[in-house]
Amino acid sequence: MPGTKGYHPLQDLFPATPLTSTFFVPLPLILSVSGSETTSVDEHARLVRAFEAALREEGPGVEACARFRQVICHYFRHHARQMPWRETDDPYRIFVSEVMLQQTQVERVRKKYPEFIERFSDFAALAAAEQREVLEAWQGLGYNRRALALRQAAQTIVRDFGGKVPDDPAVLERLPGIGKATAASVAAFVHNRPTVFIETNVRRLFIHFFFRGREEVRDAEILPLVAMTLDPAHPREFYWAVMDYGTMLKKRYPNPNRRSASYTRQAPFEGSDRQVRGRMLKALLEHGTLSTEGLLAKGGVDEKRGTRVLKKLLAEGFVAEEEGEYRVP
DNA sequence: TTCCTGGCGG
DNA sequence: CCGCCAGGAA
Repeated sequence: MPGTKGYHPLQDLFPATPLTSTFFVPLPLILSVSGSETTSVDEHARLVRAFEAALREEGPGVEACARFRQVICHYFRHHARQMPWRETDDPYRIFVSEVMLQQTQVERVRKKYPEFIERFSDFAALAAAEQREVLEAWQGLGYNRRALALRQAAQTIVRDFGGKVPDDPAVLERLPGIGKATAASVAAFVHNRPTVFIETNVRRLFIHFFFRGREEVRDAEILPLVAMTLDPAHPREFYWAVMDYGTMLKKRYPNPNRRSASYTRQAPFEGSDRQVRGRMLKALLEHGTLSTEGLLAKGGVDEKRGTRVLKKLLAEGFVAEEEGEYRVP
């Protein structure tokens, strides 16, 4: 089949490779294996059983982690998702994808990402863009604050780092909009650094495999297992595999993340301040400038709530006021 | 630590 | 309806 260069039949690879070795191959990856699905499913089941046996006999140690790595690697070989930000080495494109993917599902990012990259083709272009332009391109992704932070991060990267994305998570964390998880994932996906981090897919996957029957699993319990499982020679592919397996798992089981100590439900969106906030900003982007009255009308909101939300939008720099008229700077 | 933040795919 | 490759302010 086409696009399978670099692929070695699993039968050849697994028995011959010691557990401590790495299993990932360079791109291009296997996206599907036609005609061998049954073999693939059987092999996957066999690998899961080997993992479970190791976990039963020796607990969550090096052996179980190595077996677990084989499970997700095997899955990834056969079911890797194709994404634009996985097919580039451009640090800018990967950085933008990481910010977009915070709290936003892949399918939604897929649709917005190409246009954004076309409109702002590198850090310099994004840094030089008007805030308004960036927010317009961001509409539909949600969490508009991230768009402002991304633009500011681009400015810092251009001004302080010569347009290069830092590879030290501690340095990345000082960029606006980049917290612990995103700093580590940027280091992993942009620079292929073997950072250890936890986000929702990592959490789901490790809770599902290593904490069966447990409740209130803490991230601190998961972290050492990630460190032991991570393929230090191929961090990027390792985390891609984790993301893809985690997404698949979600469709087949009740969300294991509900057994995480850090699991919380979001407040309802309908009728909330943030719904109003989104509407008001959107109205302002569509109309250019609006008066207080116009803004309240477009947001479909009473004066009390509208004024409160507007005050926060002003404080956060989304909106500027000039002689009673509001606009996006 | 807790609360707030968007919009929509599945 | 659930929850998304969380960050920052309070």
